[in-house]
Amino acid sequence: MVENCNAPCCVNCETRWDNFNNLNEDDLNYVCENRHIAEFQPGEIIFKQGAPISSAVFLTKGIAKMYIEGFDNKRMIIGIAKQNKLIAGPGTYVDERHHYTVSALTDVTACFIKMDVLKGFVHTNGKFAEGWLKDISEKSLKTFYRFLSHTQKKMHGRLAETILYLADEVHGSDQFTMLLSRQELGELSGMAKESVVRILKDFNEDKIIDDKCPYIKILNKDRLKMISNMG
Amino acid sequence: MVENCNAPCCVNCETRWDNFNNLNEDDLNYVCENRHIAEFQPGEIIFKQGAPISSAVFLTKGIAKMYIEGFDNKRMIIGIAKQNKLIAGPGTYVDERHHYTVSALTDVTACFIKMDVLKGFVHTNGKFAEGWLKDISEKSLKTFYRFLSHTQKKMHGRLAETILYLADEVHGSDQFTMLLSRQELGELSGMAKESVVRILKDFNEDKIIDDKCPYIKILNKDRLKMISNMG
DNA sequence: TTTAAGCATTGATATTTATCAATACGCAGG
DNA sequence: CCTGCGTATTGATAAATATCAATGCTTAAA
Repeated sequence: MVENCNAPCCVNCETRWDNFNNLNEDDLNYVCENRHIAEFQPGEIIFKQGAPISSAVFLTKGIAKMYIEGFDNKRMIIGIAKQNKLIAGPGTYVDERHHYTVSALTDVTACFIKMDVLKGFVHTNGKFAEGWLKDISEKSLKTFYRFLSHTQKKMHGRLAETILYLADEVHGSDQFTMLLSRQELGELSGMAKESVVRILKDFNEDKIIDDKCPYIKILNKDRLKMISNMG
Repeated sequence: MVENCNAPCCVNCETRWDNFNNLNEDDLNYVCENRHIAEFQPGEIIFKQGAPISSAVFLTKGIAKMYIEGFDNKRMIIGIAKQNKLIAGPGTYVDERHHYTVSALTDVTACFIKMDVLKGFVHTNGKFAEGWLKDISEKSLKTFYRFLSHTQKKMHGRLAETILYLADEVHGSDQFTMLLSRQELGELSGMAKESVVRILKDFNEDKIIDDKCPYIKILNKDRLKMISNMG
């Protein structure tokens, strides 16, 4: 982890949290003063499940995986963190503990902002409070639907969904470098790593994707969507 | 559904939302004026997935099931609604639509409060906003852990967890009338109804529970907890 | 260049879980 | 008291999925 104190101010930040649009320039400068920036290398832990939440975390560069360490040392990856999003999770207003671990998948620059500062705005700025409610609600809904799909879809559907998630929500492209191992893909889609391998092979043979080691390309997105929807 | 306009005011309501403690008497009277009370019989739908959210809903009497209607007409029961809790879900600040259906399990009295009224308090009352954030966060966390257990636990663990949930969180007693059918227990714990039957039989034979048709009694709670924890 | 470590792949097998079909049970209406 | 209907139960079977073991592949350190 490397400190870096020469980052531009939040006022003009391109990668800041959407909800910061509800703050004025003075507010943003105040945020800036209570901020702390650090860099991480792939594999490094940004924060750890169970640790107290002192700061809100935002990524300004790179992506990270968020995972719960569950029973039996099994992990469940709940999503990929990226810029413009608050990464601090639902513990903030419950027990002030992180409920999942976040670790860098690429080189990551992360911005830590004292949680007390953000909590303060909730008291004085209704729009900001509303924005935060909206933020949590959206995440909650997403968790919901991932839950539903895990409960009701079979493996092919879940993996198709995961590939679409990576393409659409994480990389914004149908062709990207796969940063997750088979093990991690399994943790994200709820199956054993061997199952991931076999299903990717199926998708390859059916020319739905082209999976050449570190690169993956979606060849037949409609088909992939159909598989995802039908389970 | 039966209307009932002679209910006591929110100011002294015993079953009101915890977050109403952050409102003063004037606020509460205002809430009261924008309220609407109705009664439901078992099986009746209180609100429906996909319908627009115009009001926040609270139960003042009885319990109800909240379920998502998913792929293939399969249902996932996400929890049992009861008093003191906001039942309106995460759609409020996202798309103003209900994302699940709620239907009465017992005779239910429900209180509908115009959502605009509550949203208004968020702008003017920081404590109230914070309370709402806390409310959503808690629910979100619960969904999280249910998700985790569905992904990682096997059927016995999931059903044990469900029985503990019903005892501790819904009925507040280790002995209660089972209001859910085997089908519904399956929808709540993510398995086929036949599997519910078989596992309940196992638990009965092992003297962990005593399941006499409409009544159920936990005989060995430690054991049940262990099964729930170990998966 | 060799070696070791970790990840990916594959096949065989075991486990878990759902589905199907048949029957039993309980209860409301005639 | 019978009848029908929905739910519960049970057993047999099939499908889905995990686990285990062996092997190959890639890469980084010695």
